[in-house]
Amino acid sequence: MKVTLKDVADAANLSVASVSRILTNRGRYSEVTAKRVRELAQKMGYYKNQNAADLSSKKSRAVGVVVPLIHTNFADEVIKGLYEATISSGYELLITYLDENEDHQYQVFQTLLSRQVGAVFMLSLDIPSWMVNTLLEEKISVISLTALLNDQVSAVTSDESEMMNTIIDYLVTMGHKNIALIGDTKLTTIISNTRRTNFIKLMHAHGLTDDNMFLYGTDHTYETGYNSVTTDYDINHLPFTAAVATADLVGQGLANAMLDHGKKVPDDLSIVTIDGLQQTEIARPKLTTIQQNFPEIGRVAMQLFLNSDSSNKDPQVIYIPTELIQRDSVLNLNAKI
Amino acid sequence: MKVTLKDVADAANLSVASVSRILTNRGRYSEVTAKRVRELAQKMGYYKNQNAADLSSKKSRAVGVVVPLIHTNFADEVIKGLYEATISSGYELLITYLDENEDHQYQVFQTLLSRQVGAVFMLSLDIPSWMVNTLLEEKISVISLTALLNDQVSAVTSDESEMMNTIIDYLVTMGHKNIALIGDTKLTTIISNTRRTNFIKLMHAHGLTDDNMFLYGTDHTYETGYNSVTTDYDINHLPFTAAVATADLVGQGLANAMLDHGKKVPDDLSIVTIDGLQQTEIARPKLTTIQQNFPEIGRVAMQLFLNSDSSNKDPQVIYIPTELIQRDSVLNLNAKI
DNA sequence: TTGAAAGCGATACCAG
DNA sequence: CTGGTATCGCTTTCAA
Repeated sequence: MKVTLKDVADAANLSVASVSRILTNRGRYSEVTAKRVRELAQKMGYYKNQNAADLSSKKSRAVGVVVPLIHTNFADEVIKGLYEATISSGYELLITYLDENEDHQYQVFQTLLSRQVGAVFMLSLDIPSWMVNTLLEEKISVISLTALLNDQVSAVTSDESEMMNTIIDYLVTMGHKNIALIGDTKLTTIISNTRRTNFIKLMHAHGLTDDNMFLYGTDHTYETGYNSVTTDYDINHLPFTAAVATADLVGQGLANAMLDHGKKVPDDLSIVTIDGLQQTEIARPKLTTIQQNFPEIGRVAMQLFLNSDSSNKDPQVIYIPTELIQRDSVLNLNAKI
Repeated sequence: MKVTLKDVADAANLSVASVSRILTNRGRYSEVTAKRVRELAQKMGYYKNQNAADLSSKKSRAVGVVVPLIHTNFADEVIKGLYEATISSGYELLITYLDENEDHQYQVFQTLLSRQVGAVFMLSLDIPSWMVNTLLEEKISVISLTALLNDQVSAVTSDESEMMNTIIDYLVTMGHKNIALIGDTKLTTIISNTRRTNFIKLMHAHGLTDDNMFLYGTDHTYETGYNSVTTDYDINHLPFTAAVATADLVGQGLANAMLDHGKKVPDDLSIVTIDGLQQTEIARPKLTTIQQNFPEIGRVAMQLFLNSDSSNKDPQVIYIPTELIQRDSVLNLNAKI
């Protein structure tokens, strides 16, 4: 049978109350007995039943993380950041995956609620809004990572507009005019819509017209990148000289498609990817990218939550700086003779 | 305030006992009232406090998953399998990450224990043995994934010996004699040691001697692959014609190092990687690999656990088939004129 | 079929 | 500084 608080108390000839106080470092007790109790607990192999503790104290040190089952592995980076912040604060991470199935979503959501998590970190993509609303009603902090959900939830993310601006600015400086946005450009999810909108807006801001813009794809996959130039556009007469990939993998697909068809990157097509994971460095040619600081996003998000009880309660948005990393996938058209 | 069982019971003019029975589909009750209660609970926004439920019933539907913080992303694949099996069985996954820090390990371990998990799935690599032992003492099933830990714990994994045999067999058939094992070849962890030992044993079994073998590296990183041929060996006079990479990333590093130095793959070096994730298909040249079925490992592991109460209790080892996928990174020496 | 009541293991308030 | 005890929300006999 499992060792309980009472067992330790009996063995120590103390009350459960005292032992509890000692083991949680709360309230008053003498260091002498405390030492004795701690050793005893250790020796007896006692460990707290967190379920009971949470039930009794009506709080929980657990926070939930919702990760899309199909993610572009930037999730791992974010989780690393969360892990760091979490482990040093004594909180515990309840990571749940989410697919597109409604029933499953409901189940996951139930899990989170029924475990009394204090906060839920939503990792990008299409989190059902009924889920967010219910969480909010239950006074559970919802923090959106790598995406702005709506103005009721806090978010820690890269500045999408700035990112896109940096990219287009760079591309235009390099002499590009006809530019494509490839990857997830659909209108139905918040993040893809944001990117699409920003792309169009910023192209205009750079004096480019609709004729200079090209949009392709509805997801962040390798295949989308690959197929864009092999099926939808004529690879021998691409109407654009540069492409912005909404994820590293998309850019990789783009690059491979070119290579596989005897074309060269960046000579025949310049590519800039969004994300900047290890992959972009491993690719040949190395991919120019705007790198998001995912671990930092995780770390900051956790801190935001930890500090939230004390100070204000209003939803906040924190932007984590991104960095343009110039590598070998963008051609300088101006240098061309 | 949160809606509790009692609230629902009051609203329904029933006792908590009855409502509990209905909501958990246990015991006897009339379908008529059941329907009423279920609707009421739904409308009131009731959801079970799983902590209280677990505490009361002294069991838990949660299982833990321990993932090395630095993983070769095959972990995601395994988790997908686990998730599938878990979501359809009503269990809940408690995913925890683990780094090398002893204190953190202890903390993670505490989390798992204190949440009363029914089983812990250990994802490869160096899981501290004190952790395993304590878990076992607490009668918590420990199932090792993608690695054999010891004969006290069940395991679901690929057949390491068979994998290595397939690779060497293939390489020898293609005319290779001098072969290197590159990646994690250290003696101190179970999995790397297994691979190292199998490599040597199977090289011998193929009539090759120690002079034909080369070992390099102590981890599964890209850098290890890259550095092996650029620093430790003379890239212009490699003593081996083929290399077995202990992970895809290692193979990728190897390939890039060759490419970056004007060498060709497979002409100047043949490469076979172990794992076979998407990466090997994206690489150029595409990497020949022995592919492990990670999602299946996850699925089977969960099923193993689910069926374990009913039948026997002995530790079992289940091997999930692997597949050699021939792509473009191995040269056929025999075909050479 | 339904209800009363005894826990589950820990916390925290209130006395002593 | 220490102990008694109500309580957290739910499950589970045992009676009714």
